[in-house]
Amino acid sequence: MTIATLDPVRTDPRVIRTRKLLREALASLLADKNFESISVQDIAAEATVNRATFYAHFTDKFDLLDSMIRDDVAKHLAQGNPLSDPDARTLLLGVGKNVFAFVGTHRRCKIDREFEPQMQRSLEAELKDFLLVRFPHCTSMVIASALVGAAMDWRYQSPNEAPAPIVSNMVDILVDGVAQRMLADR
Amino acid sequence: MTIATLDPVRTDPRVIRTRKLLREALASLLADKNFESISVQDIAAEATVNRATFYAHFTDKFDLLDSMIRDDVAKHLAQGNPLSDPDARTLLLGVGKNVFAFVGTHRRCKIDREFEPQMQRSLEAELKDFLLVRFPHCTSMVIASALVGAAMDWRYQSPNEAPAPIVSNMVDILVDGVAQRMLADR
DNA sequence: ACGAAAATGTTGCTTATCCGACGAGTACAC
DNA sequence: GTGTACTCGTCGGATAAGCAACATTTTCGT
Repeated sequence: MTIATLDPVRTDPRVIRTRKLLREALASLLADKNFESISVQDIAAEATVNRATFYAHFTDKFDLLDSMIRDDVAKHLAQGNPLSDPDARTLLLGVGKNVFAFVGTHRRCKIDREFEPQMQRSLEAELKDFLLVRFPHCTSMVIASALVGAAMDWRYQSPNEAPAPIVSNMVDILVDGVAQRMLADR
Repeated sequence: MTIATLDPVRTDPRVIRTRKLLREALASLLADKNFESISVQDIAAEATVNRATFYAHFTDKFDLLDSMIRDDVAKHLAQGNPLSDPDARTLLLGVGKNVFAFVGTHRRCKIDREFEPQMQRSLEAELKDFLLVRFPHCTSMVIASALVGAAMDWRYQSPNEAPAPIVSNMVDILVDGVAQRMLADR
């Protein structure tokens, strides 16, 4: 159906460019409009891309939002290459810091009952994939959910609080929990 | 031959986008390379545009440079809408200020024996067209050549000197000259 | 509750871009 | 001289993007 389903096409410069334009357009619109009030037409117009072309790449605006968030968060997660740290504790501290940093950059977006859950979902999904190279599937899931949940909570409950102590607390709990799980698994 | 020769095509979003990408790519490359050492391949790669597509729009890199300069200068010339001023003297002061401002922004470009003359040519051509709505053809030519010549001279002879007095002097001469010409023409 | 206006997906056809390849020209090393 | 490694223009065929139009659905004012 869509262009994206074929394989070699993912590397076509036109495809890459179009998707980039659409992601950037949505990000730009989100700066002064809430997600709910943004239409596919708005996005296509902002990206100077035909509306039909939008549907060739994404099923709807939620699909695009997911792509945008994951693309964005992937960059943040790689900062400082935290996964390379052999110690689980400092590793998670690094990852947590990046997660909070990412959420912090999106604080400017309008509070939106559609946007928040989508962001959380996408963020969790990407983080889970990110952690998979170091942790088993189920463990990655737990860590991702916990960190993202905490960050989202921080985002609009106590945005003025310093993130570092929160992350530290989370990591304490996670490290213990994961250690237990490791023991139980063997 | 090239796509650009057809008429309705000029409004095709793909065409607009491709040309924009190519202009911006050249501008970007000029920041740390001199024009002479920039190849068409470099430009196409920087713009993420196929090399063949480059040739569909521009005959060579000089053609692109011309387009880039004219596009850029057109924006600067419109600043403050100087043409709307009824008085020829203040009008020219406004235009001259914009010309010097434009040249000033391109001072960062590497000095280059190919780049300078091309820039002067394109700048003159665009300025002449710009002036045509208020002055006859020949008068526009004189004013354009004079202002651009002065600005280019200032650019690499005495870049630290304040532009305003230079412009003022130029305009004095031009206004007198044009007035004489106006009298002679009738 | 109803009609107008706008957004949504989808389609067939056109067109610009991509890609790989080609011969020709240029520079430089050996 | 010969080979290597560039860049340059140009070509034909494949494909993504543009466009106009369509029937639905959603939104919204009154």
